[in-house]
Amino acid sequence: MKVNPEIVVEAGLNLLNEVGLERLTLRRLAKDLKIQAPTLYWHFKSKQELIDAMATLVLAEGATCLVPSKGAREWKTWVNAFGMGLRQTLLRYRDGARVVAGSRLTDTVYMETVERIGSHLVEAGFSVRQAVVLLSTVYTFTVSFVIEEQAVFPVEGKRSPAYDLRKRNAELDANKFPLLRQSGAILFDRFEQRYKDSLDLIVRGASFPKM
Amino acid sequence: MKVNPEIVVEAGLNLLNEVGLERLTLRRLAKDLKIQAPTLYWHFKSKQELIDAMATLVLAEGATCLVPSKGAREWKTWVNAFGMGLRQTLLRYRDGARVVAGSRLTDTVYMETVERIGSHLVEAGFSVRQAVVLLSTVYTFTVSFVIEEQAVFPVEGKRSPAYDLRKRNAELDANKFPLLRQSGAILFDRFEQRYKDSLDLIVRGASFPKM
DNA sequence: GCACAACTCTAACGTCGTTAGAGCAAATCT
DNA sequence: AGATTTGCTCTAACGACGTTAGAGTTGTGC
Repeated sequence: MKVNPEIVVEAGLNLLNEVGLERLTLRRLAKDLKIQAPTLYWHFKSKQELIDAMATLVLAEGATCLVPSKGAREWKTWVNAFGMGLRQTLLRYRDGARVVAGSRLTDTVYMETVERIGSHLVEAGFSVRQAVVLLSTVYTFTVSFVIEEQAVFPVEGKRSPAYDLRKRNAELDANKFPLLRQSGAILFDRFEQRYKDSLDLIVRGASFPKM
Repeated sequence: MKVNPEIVVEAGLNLLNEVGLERLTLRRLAKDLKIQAPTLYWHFKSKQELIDAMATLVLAEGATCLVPSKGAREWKTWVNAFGMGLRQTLLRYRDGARVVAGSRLTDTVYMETVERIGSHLVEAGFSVRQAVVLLSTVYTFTVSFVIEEQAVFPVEGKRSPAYDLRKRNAELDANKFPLLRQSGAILFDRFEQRYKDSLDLIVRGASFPKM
């Protein structure tokens, strides 16, 4: 059976969801495709190039979710949609955030959306620099946030045993670290709520002029 | 010559600065220490555990830089010092941010500093949750920001050829992506300025109550 | 029916983290 | 002092990985 780059990328994302980035192996992927591993090099010149293509597809699939559904005009709505949508997009695949973080995009579907959001911000009165700083802050923060989130929940709803809250607190001296002990419940649980709070923080920061 | 964990970690960080995380190999590290690679397993039970120790040392070394020098009282000064100091700390070693991002700390020197900053915020009127959200936002953003920064400048001042601004712009259609073309100069140059702007954004966000 | 391109295969290389288990010196015990 | 244990090192090798070289195979256009 013949294979092409699109099929490989799709199989790659399926395998990613099954086993995670660490165990995503060319030999394993080849087996799923019923070919031999070196054959993949006909379609991609390196594993990294394949992963770049996977990352590109992840973002392209999510691109439509990054923009407010209706014809919202408020810039805050746009930035919020960008952040929330990006997080959802990354969460859709196991290790999605790590895949995207380490890759360079190979096409422009995702970029078109970002351009659109940016131009909306400029129309709303932001300077180009302000818009770029705001969006890059949201992007950078979100990717990193989801990397953490997916370390704690490798697959949605299933907490990794490495992040046991009670174990963590047992190791922290209650007298020395009263705040850090309380922070465990905030940092490693109810990620969506904390993400919203953080995103809000950033959006609020963009609402006020420098002082 | 005998070796102990501290010496190994120190040699690990030296090697990191020489060759970067990707080429940080147990065999290579062992050669520097004039021992054989498997001997390292007497001191650390895995490569990850060694890297955890390296990350812990990086943060411990930087811990003193995360707090304002004089007896500053303004909470903004504290958050700013945390962000700026953390960035400087991560920049001190090649791939420092990636090392820290993928690791779990093995001692509490760094945590003491964070506890101190947090308690200062609480004294300044923040709720515990607000303080944790603010500091975690700064931390998460900073680590991710520096990962990008170190991808562009693997060693300070030396730009990676993979991030050539002109090449990037040549690939971007000027009609389709007017903003993205301008953003290149903002995103991939003068990182310190952009970091300050982003940090400012976050701090400003924490200055105003929710609406 | 032949040439050429597109795609796949087998075989293997070099490197990596890691394990098993033997050696050996200094410290400790009897 | 001799025996034993502990701390640290070694050699040898395993299994897995990304990747390369180069030889088949299949299909298409002339």
